[in-house]
Amino acid sequence: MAVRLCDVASLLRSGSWAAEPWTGVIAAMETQLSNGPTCNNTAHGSTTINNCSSPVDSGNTEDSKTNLIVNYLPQNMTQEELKSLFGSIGEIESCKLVRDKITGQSLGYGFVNYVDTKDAEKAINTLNGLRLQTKTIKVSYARPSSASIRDANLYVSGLPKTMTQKELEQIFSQYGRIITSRILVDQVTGVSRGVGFIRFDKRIEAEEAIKGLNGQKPPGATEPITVKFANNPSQKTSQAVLSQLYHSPNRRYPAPLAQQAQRFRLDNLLNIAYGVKSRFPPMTIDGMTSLAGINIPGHAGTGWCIFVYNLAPDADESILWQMFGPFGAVTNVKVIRDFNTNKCKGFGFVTMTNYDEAAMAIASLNGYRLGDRVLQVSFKTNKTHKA
DNA sequence: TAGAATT
Repeated sequence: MAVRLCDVASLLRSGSWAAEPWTGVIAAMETQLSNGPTCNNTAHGSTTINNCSSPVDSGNTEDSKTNLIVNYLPQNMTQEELKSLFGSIGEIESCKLVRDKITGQSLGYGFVNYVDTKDAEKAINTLNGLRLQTKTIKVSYARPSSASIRDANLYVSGLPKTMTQKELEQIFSQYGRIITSRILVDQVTGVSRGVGFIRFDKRIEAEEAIKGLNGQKPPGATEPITVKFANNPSQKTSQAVLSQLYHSPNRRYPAPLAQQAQRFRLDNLLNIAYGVKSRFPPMTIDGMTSLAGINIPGHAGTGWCIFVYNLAPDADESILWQMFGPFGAVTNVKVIRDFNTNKCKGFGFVTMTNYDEAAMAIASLNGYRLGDRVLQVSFKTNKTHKA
């Protein structure tokens, strides 16, 4: 049930088009919708073989049962979006996206503290494994913060290419409780690259594992493995950014060009696939809507509002996150409910940040069969609910 | 020989 991510955003980024690039998204989404959250996680240049380490079990009954840590968030996801996503489960006491202190960049993880322990448990059961863009998020109980759990991540190299994640864990588990493990694999072939990571619960456990395993040969292996503390990726990011700011002030804004190229490619794709031209020049949509009085379907000033029709009475926000999240940045979802019965009135709204991603979601999800219903998905018009 | 896991 591997979900090889063929999502549209990553295809746009790579420029490698299939005839129908969104079929991968739909296939992955259907796997998720029918079987619950998945546990595969794809990152730049590497794939996690397995990342399922029973998030409901915090390993300590003394821990807080309301405070969650959320890992593998998309780089561009904001704290507000995090709050919106987890707020769809229940009342949130506090929510924080952790950012690099220097650059302000998201470090890809955050914390959500619920008022009610039941909502925290529901969030784990509902949102752990949710696909958002190229990521599969992990939701688990946060351990009490302390110095003893910091810097407990190990980098392991020289692993036999045949070694599985389970075998890797078996070797290291004698030194303490493993929080996460991963073996990096080649994106194309899926073959192990012979390197991986082991995160222990405690720093001291990691230290003991280095002492016991660095330079040792695993059972049946011909070469010894190297075990050392992993570098901190956030430090690398800071250094890279600062270096770039210092050395090349004229290259500080590379993103818009990439986005422009991406928009043209999407526009071409929609033209090829549907024989339609975008109604608005892709380059100027954002600028146009900043002008007062100009009215573009679906555009609410802070994003693109999408109308989703023919939802079932028991539909909730999580289904909208699951359907639209894989296509790109979603800032808000809302199911419209009857005031008295609290049942869905058959429709809802999704707000997405980027036109391209919203357009691809609509093109892919309009006509999508959800249960025994066929959904109608379009940009919101001004006749209906204001999101 | 390189992941955004403790606010």
